[in-house]
Amino acid sequence: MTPGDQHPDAPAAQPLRSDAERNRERIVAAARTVFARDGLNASMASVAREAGVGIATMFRRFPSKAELVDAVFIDRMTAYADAVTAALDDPDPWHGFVGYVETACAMQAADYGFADVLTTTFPAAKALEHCRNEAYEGMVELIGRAKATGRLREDFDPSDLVLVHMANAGVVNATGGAAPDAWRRVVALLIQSFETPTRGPLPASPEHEALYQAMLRPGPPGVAAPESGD
Amino acid sequence: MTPGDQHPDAPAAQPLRSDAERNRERIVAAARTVFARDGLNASMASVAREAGVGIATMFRRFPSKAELVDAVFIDRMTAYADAVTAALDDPDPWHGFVGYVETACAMQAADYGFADVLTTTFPAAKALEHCRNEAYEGMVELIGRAKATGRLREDFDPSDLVLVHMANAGVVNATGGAAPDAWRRVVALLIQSFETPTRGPLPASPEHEALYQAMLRPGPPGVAAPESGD
DNA sequence: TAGCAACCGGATTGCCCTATCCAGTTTTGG
DNA sequence: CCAAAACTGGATAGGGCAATCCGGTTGCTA
Repeated sequence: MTPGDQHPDAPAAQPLRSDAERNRERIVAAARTVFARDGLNASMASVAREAGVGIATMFRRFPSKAELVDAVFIDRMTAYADAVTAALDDPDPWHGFVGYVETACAMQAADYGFADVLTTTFPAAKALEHCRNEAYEGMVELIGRAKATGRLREDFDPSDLVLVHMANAGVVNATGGAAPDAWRRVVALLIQSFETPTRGPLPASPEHEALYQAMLRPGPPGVAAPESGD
Repeated sequence: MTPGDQHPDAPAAQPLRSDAERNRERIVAAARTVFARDGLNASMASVAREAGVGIATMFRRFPSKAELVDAVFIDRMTAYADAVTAALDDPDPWHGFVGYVETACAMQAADYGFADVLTTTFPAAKALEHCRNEAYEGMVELIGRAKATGRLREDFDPSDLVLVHMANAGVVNATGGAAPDAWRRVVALLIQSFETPTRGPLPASPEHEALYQAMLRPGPPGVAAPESGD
């Protein structure tokens, strides 16, 4: 790979041989399907099966699951970031905020894998994390504006959004296909709590560092980052 | 014990040989520890290891995980039911309701296994389900009274409690030991939404049947019931 | 079109889990 | 104290997953 520059999403670098590139795309497409259906717990092997490629091909192209996750969810994360942008464009910040939360949660409900992605952090997935951070910054801005209108409670913290996603993931994972809209009710309840007038104080938000640690959890989604990487 | 009657929790029936009974208790104790730490996903094998008994002994005593879950969590579930009773004794139903929700969620946070139990149903675990149903009935009563005071929103449905537990499980599972109190904030937000005056309508509750199906999910906790049994 | 590097994917290794079998051990009761 | 019944736990079969190895195949380029 040329030591120069390389876009996050441009394959660039060493152009793969045509058949390799074709397989790469088959894998990503298969992973999109499998992750959406089974969550990030899906095994690499099952993705390979779905893609119709050998296991080795899988690992050759994506030595760690984090890299596969990066490739698969970058577009979802982009859509997520776009939702923030759209919310910022709303003349009514509170309305934008509410719409954003609903949209983001709907994305979780529509894709089990993405639900995991939103509550987990993958230091190894560069493009993904970059996109997430961008979205996060927009969110902070959005929250600030919504507070300024006086409709979003003052003690709302950006980290609350993460908590909302965790709670939503819990509902979505538990209800699954059996009650596919149950999450809407919970999210609506949460949103109503976010609106002023505040009914009472809240327990403190978790420390940012603690929450980050929580999002690194190797547990459920089981996507251990490689040793450390660059 | 006379072969006639048998309490749900009395070993009764065919009194086990003393060493067998000892092992049974070791297994239950080990399972309590392991499930609390790892959730219901913990393998039977890991419980056997922790208990220091052979795998065969494990399966002889508890042919299915549901039976083990039944034995292990019956006391937690009893405590859960007691919390409802305590709440019903509160002269202020709304206060009782709030305290109950907080207590129940705290129990989830303190025991990953129980967190799973509260969002999953195990038809094979008789005593457990019996206890759960009892608690549920008390809850319906409690909710009715709380509504009567005018402080609990009219459109609150008993099934919302299940949703609360699912959401809470999501937060607890995601934050784990890293941010052990994060769930409190989410639960506080939900409770504030439950209090009147209502801020707006909510999406409909999931169908009871659908929610039951959701709680049967073979997925996460991975405790498939035996074929059918008695 | 020929040769070579890149690439493919099945086979394999190593680990963990569920579940059953059976030879050896322990408890119990006469 | 002895034998039968109850009980034990290692061994084992059968399945899944992560990850690596290697003989065969394919695309690329001269």
